[in-house]
Amino acid sequence: MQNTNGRGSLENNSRERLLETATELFAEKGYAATSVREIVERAGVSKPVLYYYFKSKEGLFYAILEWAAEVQQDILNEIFEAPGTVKDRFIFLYRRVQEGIREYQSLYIMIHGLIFGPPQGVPEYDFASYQRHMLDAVKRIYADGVSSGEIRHIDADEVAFLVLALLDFSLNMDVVLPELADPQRPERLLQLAFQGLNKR
Amino acid sequence: MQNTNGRGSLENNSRERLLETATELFAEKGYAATSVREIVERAGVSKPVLYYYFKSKEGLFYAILEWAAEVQQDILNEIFEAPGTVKDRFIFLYRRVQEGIREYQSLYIMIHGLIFGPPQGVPEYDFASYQRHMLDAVKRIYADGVSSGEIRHIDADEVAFLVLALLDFSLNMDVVLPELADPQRPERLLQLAFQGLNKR
DNA sequence: GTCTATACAATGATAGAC
DNA sequence: GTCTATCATTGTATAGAC
Repeated sequence: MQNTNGRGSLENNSRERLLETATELFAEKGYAATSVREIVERAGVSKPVLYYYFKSKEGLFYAILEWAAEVQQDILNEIFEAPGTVKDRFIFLYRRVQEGIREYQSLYIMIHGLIFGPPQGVPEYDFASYQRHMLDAVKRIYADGVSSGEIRHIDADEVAFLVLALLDFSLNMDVVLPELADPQRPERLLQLAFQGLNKR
Repeated sequence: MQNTNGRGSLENNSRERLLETATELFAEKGYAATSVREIVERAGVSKPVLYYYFKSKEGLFYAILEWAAEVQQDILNEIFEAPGTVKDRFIFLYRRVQEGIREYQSLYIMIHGLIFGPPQGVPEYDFASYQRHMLDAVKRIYADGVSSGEIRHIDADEVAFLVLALLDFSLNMDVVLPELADPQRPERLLQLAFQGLNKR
């Protein structure tokens, strides 16, 4: 009993294919610019299949968002358990997030587009929560470091913004200017931020 | 001879109103999700007026992009002429950009959405050029500071990424999480980056 | 330059057979 | 669960009068 999709198990079902295909298209072109016809064509199913599983284009959209929230939670839980100094843990956060993005590339691009791009006639949803969770994670790591006395005591919000800014901007630029893409950049920028730009 | 639009001169013409209205709508909802019907309705003109001045929805879109490129160039030219230390000039850049954004809010949000959001069935255009120009500006200021010996010699690309990351991320978050918005944040983050997070 | 009226393709969604 | 065929609506764009 073999299957043809190259993946491990027998999830050749239409529902999974629709989820993945729609995520790709929403990432590539955006929600409003993607038609259900395109989705079902690329997924190799007919239109009523989509409406059978998800009720509407919006329903499919929400199903993807739920999936994304789960993925983020799993990654953050891993990050919280990582040991080491604050800097070590920030670097682990960077690496783990980058790894997650490689694994769920379309999902990341789609969510990112929804957070920072225009609301494309998209239904109500608290997209900012993804960012809030990231800020909270950084603050939590930083708070641990302050209480253990290993790091300068600065406003936690400020540090969280700085640490996330370096990661987020680097990831953005990897997409916007691929010719400058560099997976090591976030760590180097963090190093720079720890040392400071001033002359010693 | 007075006019009713509150602005200085007699530019009550349909073309200007269409440009501004379309910019607002593209910023609010995105290109694909905005219909020409909505644009002309809010602008208070009829459909053929739009097609008369801009030939198509795309033509209107391109006209807005040209306008945006001019605005950015003007602001950057001002920034290049500002005097002071590198840090002074970075801060002036932050302030001048923030001022520009306040003045052309919809234009900024629209462009930003195009750079970082999904291509919403939008015609070909080198949106990344806006980011490239910003990076170049920061590098130029930094290079001046290095040659005058006032600042640590670090890879210019790295510094440019760091300086822009702080500004860009702060501006993003002002939009995404308005409850945390703070116009002073970019400067404080820059201060932090100059000093470094490490204990002295 | 600006209008009314309309052409015509594409959209999201469904009915009903299998 | 999945199909074919079709619906009502909305989309961009234009013709032709003024």
